[in-house]
Amino acid sequence: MGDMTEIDRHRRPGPRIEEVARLAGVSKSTVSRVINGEQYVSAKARDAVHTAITHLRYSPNQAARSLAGSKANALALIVSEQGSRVLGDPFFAGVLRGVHAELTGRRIQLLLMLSRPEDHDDLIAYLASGHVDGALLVSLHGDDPLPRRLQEIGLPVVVGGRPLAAGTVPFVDSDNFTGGLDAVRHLVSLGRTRIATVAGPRDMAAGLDRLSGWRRGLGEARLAADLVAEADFTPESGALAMEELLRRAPDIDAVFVAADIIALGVLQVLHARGRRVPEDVAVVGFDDSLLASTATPPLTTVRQDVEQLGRTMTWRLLGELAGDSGLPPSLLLPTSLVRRASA
Amino acid sequence: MGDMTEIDRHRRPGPRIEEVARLAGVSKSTVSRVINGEQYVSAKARDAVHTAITHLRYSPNQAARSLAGSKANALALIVSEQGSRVLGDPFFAGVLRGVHAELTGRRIQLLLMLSRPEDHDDLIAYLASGHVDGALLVSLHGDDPLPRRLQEIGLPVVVGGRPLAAGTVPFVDSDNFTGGLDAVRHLVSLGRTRIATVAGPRDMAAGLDRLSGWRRGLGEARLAADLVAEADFTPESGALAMEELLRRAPDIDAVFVAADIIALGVLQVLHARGRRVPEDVAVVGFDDSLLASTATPPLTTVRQDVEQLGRTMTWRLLGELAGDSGLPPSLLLPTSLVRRASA
DNA sequence: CCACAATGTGATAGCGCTCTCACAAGGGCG
DNA sequence: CGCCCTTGTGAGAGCGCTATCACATTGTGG
Repeated sequence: MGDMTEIDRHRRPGPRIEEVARLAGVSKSTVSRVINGEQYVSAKARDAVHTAITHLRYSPNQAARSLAGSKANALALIVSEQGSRVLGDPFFAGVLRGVHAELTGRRIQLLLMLSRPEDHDDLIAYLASGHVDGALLVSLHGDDPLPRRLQEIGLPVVVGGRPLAAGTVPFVDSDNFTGGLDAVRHLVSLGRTRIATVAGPRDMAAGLDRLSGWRRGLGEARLAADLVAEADFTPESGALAMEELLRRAPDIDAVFVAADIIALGVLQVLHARGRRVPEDVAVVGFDDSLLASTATPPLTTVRQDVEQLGRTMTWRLLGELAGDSGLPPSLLLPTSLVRRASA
Repeated sequence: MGDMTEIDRHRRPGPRIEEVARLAGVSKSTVSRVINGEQYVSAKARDAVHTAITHLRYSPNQAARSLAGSKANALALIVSEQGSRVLGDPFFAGVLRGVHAELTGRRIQLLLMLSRPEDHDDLIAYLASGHVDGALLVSLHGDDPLPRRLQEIGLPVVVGGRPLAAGTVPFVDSDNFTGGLDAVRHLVSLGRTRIATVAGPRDMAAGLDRLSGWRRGLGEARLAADLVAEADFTPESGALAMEELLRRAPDIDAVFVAADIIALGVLQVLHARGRRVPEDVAVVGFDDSLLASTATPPLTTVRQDVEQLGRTMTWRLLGELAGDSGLPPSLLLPTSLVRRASA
């Protein structure tokens, strides 16, 4: 916190729209039209303006644009921070990259906002004042009311990862269910019959959906779906979960793990207990993060394209802002199995 | 890229400053003074305004503030993206968290901007127009001219991590030299005499400084500083480097590795070659990232506080913006050795 | 050949603030 | 007791754009 440090400066940023207009021999209006890509501008005028702009290195003042246009030309990327380790997550990094890629070339800024649940009120007050045109939410836990509250204040929102709270909030997610299903089908095709899972936390849909996929896969193969242990996104908890599974069922011959990072702990325990991977126990992870290829042995895993997730979220949000109708309320992105040594 | 999607909306964000003034029974001017924490406001007026603000849930329009005040109330966090894996880096995550923590409570927004060298011109044009009041730069490589160019356009800048290009750009960095030195001192105190290093890439000061620290440590102990191999920030390159070191000097009994993630590959090779860690070869990493504690064996490593780095960068930048004199041009943050099993 | 649309352009009124200025009301000092 | 300085307050002029309107200039069908 600390005291309110005041930013205090008197800069005279480059040229104004006025000067561009003068140099191009047109009016401010026409320059504005060119900048905003409106129709009804002659090719001649457009060229003149463009030339003037590059000549003067003109860049329109966003504050003025926002004020006059009553739109912010900015999106918020809101990270619901709890464990605060979200940011270091490759998931987040990928999403961020995707969002950025989709924003490149449009004059839309990305405001990064971290918010713990106890700060939600401040956040909402801020966003309610029209400082951004829309919000992208990631790493929601449990049934966080934030997306719904943002919708209530009329702010377009897209959530990354299916929110647990059923509702009408548009979201984009990887097809975690099918991913889990494919993982199990693969294990079954390998002849495994005692297939456990280390599931993700129950307060995130990704965990639940992957678990459901696993269940379905076992059902298809008429195998018992009784071996479930839970872990959060750390190797340590993965190790604990694997210990528990081995205790409950020493005859395990395969494990579907809900995340690569959890699988790291699983592999560790398997190694320590003298189980060979994949000979004795096959392991399939999820994410296809960097960890997967560098694990020992390299991890067979379900790949999700997180960058695409970010792009799609942004696309969906921009579509809504542009007034497109017929946008799918929510989207599921395909996953694919990446075969490596562990299964 | 794609076409310019236009954000188009007509929202009527809550109350204006006018209404606050009316409710508080004062003028706009006074409300503005209260909001900006200026002096010469009576306690009575101040209270009335605060009451009105909370009552109306008023949040000032940033665009208007920026426009009228000729300051943006925003900082840019610029990530010089090359491998584009920076974002997933726990280093970046920590810095981001620190920056955010330092910004909390001030009305200053954080704009996230990724920029590849070929986009620098656009970036500079944008920033030159006064859209932000200052910039934080991270993950600079080589002698990237970006910081200097930003300085030239009059934008206050603080760089995270010492830039290679010697110059007058203020930076904040961990004391990588002392970190490396401490690592070697520790290895020496363990009785190791054949101490190699897997250095970081030569285009980043962090790599060079840690290497220098290693050299100094060996010098102090009158040991030969001949065993240097280089790696970038991947386990694979670490593995390669370790292979090379073992080939050149099979009698190695210790390695200082410039980053935990590189050490992962080093450990892998050591294991594969039948060297026990730490019995045969002691290993010290750098960063104290999550990887360090979950490695096998858990990694002794030099901890750097990246969150503090982010806070300090922001503090330094805000200080400059506030016109503080006597700010240190640059700062080095202390590192500390974290002892675990590997050395 | 004229009515009327489609196209192209400029003038200008704000957008919601901050900042400067003017001014009123005390308080200390010679 | 008049003077200035400090403290407190309000009126109003922009900040640099976009949006709206008015108007000129084509094209087009009856």
